[in-house]
Amino acid sequence: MGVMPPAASTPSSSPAPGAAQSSARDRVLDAYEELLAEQSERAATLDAVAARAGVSKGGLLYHFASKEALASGVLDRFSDLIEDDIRRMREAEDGPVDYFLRTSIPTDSRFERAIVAIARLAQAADPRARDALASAQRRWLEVLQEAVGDPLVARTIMLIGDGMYYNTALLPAANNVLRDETDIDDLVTLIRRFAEGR
Amino acid sequence: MGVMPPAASTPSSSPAPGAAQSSARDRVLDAYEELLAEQSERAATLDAVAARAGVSKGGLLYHFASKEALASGVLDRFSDLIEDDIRRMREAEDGPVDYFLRTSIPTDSRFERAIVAIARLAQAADPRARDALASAQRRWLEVLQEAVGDPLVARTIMLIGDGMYYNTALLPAANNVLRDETDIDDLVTLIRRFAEGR
DNA sequence: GTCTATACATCGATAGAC
DNA sequence: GTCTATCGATGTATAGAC
Repeated sequence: MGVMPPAASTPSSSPAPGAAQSSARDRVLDAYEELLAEQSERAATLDAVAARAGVSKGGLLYHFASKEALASGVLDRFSDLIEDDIRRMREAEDGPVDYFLRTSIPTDSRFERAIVAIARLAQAADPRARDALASAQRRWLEVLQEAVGDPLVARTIMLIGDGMYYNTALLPAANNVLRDETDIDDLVTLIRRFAEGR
Repeated sequence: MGVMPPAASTPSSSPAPGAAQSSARDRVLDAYEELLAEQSERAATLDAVAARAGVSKGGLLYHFASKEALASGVLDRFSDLIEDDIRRMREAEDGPVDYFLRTSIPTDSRFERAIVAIARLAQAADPRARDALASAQRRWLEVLQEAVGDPLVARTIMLIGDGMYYNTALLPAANNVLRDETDIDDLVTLIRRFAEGR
């Protein structure tokens, strides 16, 4: 078979024990995700991604043979991230609801960047991106339901989280419905009372 | 000034009293909106829009000199629709909260189609589309706040509505968090109790 | 007001040198 | 594994006939 590009379906292939700086492959994936999340699906051209990753277009295409392969790359990384998040949600000190709401607020985490990037792909009618979002939502909903009991309350909390992401992805940053830490504290208190009082 | 295309900034120019069938200009706008909402921003090319509207590309470009003008067209129509919606929300028999939640659920209305279309433009990094969404949100929030009193409760209801639209726009239809009429009835009851019990 | 033909830019992807 | 050069397709927009 000779020399082949690393299979696109190899997620979490962490850098070799000694290698400090990230591989070109990872830098390309990061660049693509950043351009998607910070700008738009249209802005994330092969040229732009290559430039941001510091490689040539040919270099990029060695690692990812097509744009579809590039999308597969971010989707694969996402399935790892979502597993981590579900685990953390389950083990969260103040419970899954608290964790879910607090992590739905705009931040600059890798996780959020990945979600926004995938939301852009979903808007661009990529069926795999839509499925990935739908699947993540099912996972969250499951844990929420275990935590609060009532399915309708769980779904309502889910919608609130969805709303926050929607705002992050679509609106100018200054226009978020919830802004600061205090808002979240209050919201969490409100929802908790709401979840219990039913 | 001679023959000029009708100004793009002339919204609600309803069809002349006798004209039953819609003008080419309106059909083009509808086609663009439909392709945006039903497919994607990328799918809404001039060729595709012209074909769906039943005109040639040249014919389309007579009415809208550029893609930007096309976007202006749907944004202008949207400002009319949002005014109508706010008015209806204020006068709704069962109150603004009930109205807001029920109209946030996926339907096939012209209004929803416009919102999803503009959400697609916003995702494509069109600043005017983002502003239009942010502005609509402010209007809704204002009315919600008058209705429920508590600003945090109002914002929470807003987020629930946002979540519903996010699901409509991004997810495969079968995966909506809320599905049928019963869900909405229950949700409305739940939120009402929630809004009062604070 | 609507059409055809075409110019021009850009994007994804291939070929092949190093 | 990374580069340059280039091809082919597609998208926006213009020019000009009818």
